[in-house]
Amino acid sequence: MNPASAAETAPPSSGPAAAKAAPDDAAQGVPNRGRRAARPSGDERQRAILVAAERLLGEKDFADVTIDDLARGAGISRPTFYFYFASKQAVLLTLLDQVAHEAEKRTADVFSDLSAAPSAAWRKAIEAFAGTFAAHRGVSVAAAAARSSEPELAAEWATLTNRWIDATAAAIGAERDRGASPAGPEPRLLASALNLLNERVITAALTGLEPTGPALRAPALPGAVEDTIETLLHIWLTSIYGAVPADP
Amino acid sequence: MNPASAAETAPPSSGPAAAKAAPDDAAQGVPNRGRRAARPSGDERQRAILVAAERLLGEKDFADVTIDDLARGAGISRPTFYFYFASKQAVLLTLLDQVAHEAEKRTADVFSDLSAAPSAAWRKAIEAFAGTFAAHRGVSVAAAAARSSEPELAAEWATLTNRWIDATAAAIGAERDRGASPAGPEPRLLASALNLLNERVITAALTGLEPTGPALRAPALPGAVEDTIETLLHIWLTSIYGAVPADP
DNA sequence: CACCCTCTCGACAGGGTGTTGACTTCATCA
DNA sequence: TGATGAAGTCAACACCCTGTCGAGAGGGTG
Repeated sequence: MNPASAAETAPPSSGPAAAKAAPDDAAQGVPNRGRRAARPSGDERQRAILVAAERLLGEKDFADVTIDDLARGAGISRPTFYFYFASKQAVLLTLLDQVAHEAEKRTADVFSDLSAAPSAAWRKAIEAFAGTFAAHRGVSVAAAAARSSEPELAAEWATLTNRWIDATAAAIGAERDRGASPAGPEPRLLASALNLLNERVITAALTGLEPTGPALRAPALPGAVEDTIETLLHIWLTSIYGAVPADP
Repeated sequence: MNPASAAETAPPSSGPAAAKAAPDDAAQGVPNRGRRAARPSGDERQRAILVAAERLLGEKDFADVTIDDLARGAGISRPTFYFYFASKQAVLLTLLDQVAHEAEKRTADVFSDLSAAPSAAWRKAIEAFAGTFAAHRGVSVAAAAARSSEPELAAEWATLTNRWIDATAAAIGAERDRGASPAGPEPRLLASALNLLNERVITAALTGLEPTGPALRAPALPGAVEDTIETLLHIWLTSIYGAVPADP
C-alpha cells in the first residue's frame, strides 16, 4: 500500500515498511520535478499533507485540526510532519499562497473593458473576487480566522488583498480621469473600503452563521447569492459613480 | 460539578431551551454568564476576572491569554477560575454582553432626526458604530477573532450586529417611504452589507494601528481616522440615496 | 563497500485545559 | 452553642497538543 496515494487510514504498524517496490513510478509521463524514489518522495508527502489539510478544512475549523490529523491524513507520523512544515500555520500559509497564485490569473484582465460597459465590468470584478473565495472556501475561511493570531498569515493575506485594492484604485482613478465618475474619496481609500466590504460579506456568506440578511439565511432559496452580489454591485457602482447629495 | 459549568457549558445535544437564566440577574439587562450570584466576595472576584480580562486583551491576543493569566490577574488560582466561568470564552462572552448593553444606549436615538439633516444623521450613526468598537477595542478585536471558532460567540456577535442592521434597514425603508431615497436593493440586504462594511473597516483600523492605546482617538496620522469615516459615510450616502447609472 | 543525505518515528519535555476531592469559612438555625 | 450545609478555594491529577531529539532505515554515489 502506498501511503502517499490514497491510503487514508494510516497503518500504525511501524514494522516493515510495506511500500517498498514501486520501481517504475518515474517512467510515466509526469516528470516529478526531477526527484523520484522507491518510497514516496518528499514532494509527494508534502503534497499529501496539503491535500489532507484542504480536505480537513472543509470538514472542521482550522483550530480543531491537529497536526496529528494532518500527519495521519498524509500517511505519516506526527514527527515526520515537522520534516515538511514547521507548523500548522505554515501549511495554511502554503495553501494561501496557492490561492493567491490562482487568484492572480483569475483577476488579471478584469478591468480591461471598463469604458465600454462599466457596470458589466465591475460585476465581473466582484464575481471574480467572490469566485476566488468560494473556490477555496475552507482555506479562505481558515485564513481569515487565523489571520488575527498569526502575523505571517496576516501579512500574506494583506498582500493578496492589496493586489485587488491596487487594481480597484487604478480603475477608479481611470474612470475619474475619463470623466465617467465624479470626484470623491481618495481612490485607494475607497478601493480599500469596497474590497474589505466584499471580503467581509463573502466570508460571512461562506461561513453561513452570520448576519447577512434574510436571503443568505436560507441558502436553499434560488438567487440568494445573486442577490448578495447584486447588493455589492449596487454599493460599488453608486459609491464610484454617484455623488453625495447635499443636506437640505 | 461546579454550579457555573453546569449552566454555561451547554452540550450541543442537550435541551434546546438551555439559556434559562438564573432568577437573580433581573437587576440588569446583561445576562449573567458566570456564576449565580450569591456572596459579595464572589461578585468581586467575578468582576476582578472581567477587569483582568479586559486589561489583558489590551495587551495581547485573546489566544495568548491563558486561564492562568486571568486567574492570577484576579488574585485566585486556576481551578478557582472555573468556579466563576466555564472557560476563557465564557469570559469574553460576558464582556461582549457588556459591550452590547452599552452599545444599545449609544445607538438608541441615532436615527431620530433623519429627515431634517440626513447626512449629519448617518454620520452620527457611523460614528456611534465606530465609537462603540473603539471604546472596547480589546473586546471587539478579540470577539471578532474568536467568533470563527466559537459558535456561542458568533451568535452573540450576530445578535449585536443584527440590532444595528435592523435599525439601519428601518431607516433606509423610512427614507424610501418619504421619497428621499430611490428604490434599490432590499433594505435589509443593503443594511447588512453596509454594517458588515463598517465592521470590517473599523476592525481593520483597530488591528492595523498600534497594539495598545486608544487607536481611534490618537492615530499615527492625524486625520487618518476622519478620512476613513468620511469614506464610509460616502459609501453609505451614495448607496442609500444614489441610483445605479445605466450602462451606455 | 563506505559514506552521506534524505527521510522516518519512538520517546520525551513542556505547557495548556478541565476535573476531583478534600479543605476552609461563614451564615443560619435548632 | 454547636451542628449543618452551602459557598468558596486550591493542590494534584489526567489528558491533549505541540515541538524536539536522537537513533536509526534506505537509496544514491564514489
